[in-house]
Amino acid sequence: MKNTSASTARVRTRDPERTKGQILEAALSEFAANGYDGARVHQIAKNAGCNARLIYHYFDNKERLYAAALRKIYSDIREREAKLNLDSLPPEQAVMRLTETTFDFFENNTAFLSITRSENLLGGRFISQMPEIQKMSAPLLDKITDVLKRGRAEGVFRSGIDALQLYISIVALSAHHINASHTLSATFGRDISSVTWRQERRAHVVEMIQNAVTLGESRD
Amino acid sequence: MKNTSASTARVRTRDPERTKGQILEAALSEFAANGYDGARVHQIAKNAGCNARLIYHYFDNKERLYAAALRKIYSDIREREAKLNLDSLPPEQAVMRLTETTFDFFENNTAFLSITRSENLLGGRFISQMPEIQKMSAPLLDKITDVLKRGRAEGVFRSGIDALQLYISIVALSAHHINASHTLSATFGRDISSVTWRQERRAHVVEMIQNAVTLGESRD
DNA sequence: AAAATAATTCAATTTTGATTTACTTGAGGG
DNA sequence: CCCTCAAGTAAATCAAAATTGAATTATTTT
Repeated sequence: MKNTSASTARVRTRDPERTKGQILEAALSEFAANGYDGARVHQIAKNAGCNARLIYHYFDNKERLYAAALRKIYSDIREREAKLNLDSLPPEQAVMRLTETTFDFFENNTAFLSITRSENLLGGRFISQMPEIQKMSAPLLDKITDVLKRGRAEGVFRSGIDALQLYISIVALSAHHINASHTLSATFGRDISSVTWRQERRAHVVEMIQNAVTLGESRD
Repeated sequence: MKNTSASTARVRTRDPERTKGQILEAALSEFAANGYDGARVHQIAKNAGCNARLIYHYFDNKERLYAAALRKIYSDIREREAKLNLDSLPPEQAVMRLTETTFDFFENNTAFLSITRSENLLGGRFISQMPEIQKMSAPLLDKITDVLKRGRAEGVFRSGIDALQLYISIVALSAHHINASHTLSATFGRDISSVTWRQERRAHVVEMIQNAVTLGESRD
């Protein structure tokens, strides 16, 4: 039901910040669920509980609304990664933690993958105009580079591992079964989204990353 | 009135098969480039060098045309995999070959990833109605299972590796940087599509899969 | 408390894109 | 040769969706 379901339901107290926030939230899930072209401005308005005209009032047009949503998901994920404090962990644990956190993040924040998928379909039209995103992401790569260096110095990691390659692999292994859950399920006749399958996947991914990074286990 | 006989009257010799094929080709690249919602029927017609009306003549509507394109890319990839003959190779080589072939396939057949991406965005609406695709894919999984079993028997592979997990990992590692090339490039400020980066990626992926499958190298 | 400003609504308008109608033309069988 | 049918074309239709105009209220300012 609506907020004030009685006949006097109309008294929408004015609150631009809240409205703006609600629009962005609604936009996020609409774009995530349907992609840019599939998203409907009116549906976003409906889910935000406001009039479609307001979207234009606050965000000018569909494109800028989408850009705002895109910016938001990136600031969300980088913020979360910043909290990881990889520096303070021993290298092996740091890598494990990054892997597990990334895996869990994608599982719990489906909007991120959905929207980046949409953005890639658009050929990166919007993200390529947002230099701030690259600025947000540089620190992460530095941290990973550092962890790898430490691990190598301690003699527990293989040499010659590139930080970007590793991070992309972590993301790839954690994301692909979500990105492609429908085609994979249909192709192999198994329910890729089931909880137990996902748990198995998690273990498999963590193990793979560990094997990729550490020296062979029977090594001293 | 509508007789265009002026200037260069187009003498399009009639050939239904060719026309149909051209439409499907054009549809494939239009859907790949823009996704289902982003694709334009008129653009497909234009690229096929025919009138838009013919698309309806041969394929009824946009949805069925898309379904035809989807079916085609899957039959293409399975056909290629069938040629691999994994059975006749020693286990380690079989896995390597599958990995390399998959990696190269995605790089050279961008339509596959683009269209499955689109299909996943649609929530698998079309692929879930195509049982034939699952039937095409079962043999591959059996073959991988067999390779893993042989490797374990020969004492070169780890135990407890699931064929589906492994295949999904191979695909994930080979596909993600292509699927997400635009967002990754923008995020990390590196050209993910450059030839040299892709070569490095290939080596990294092959090594990762090898480490995942074989026992630690310093093991006897 | 009136004026100014910003938020919000309702109802167009405009655009776009899939689909259809109505027609023309080529090719093959009788 | 002509008749028929499928192949092909041009242009209209129709519906969905984005966007906007103009009026209406709430909030803030003076």
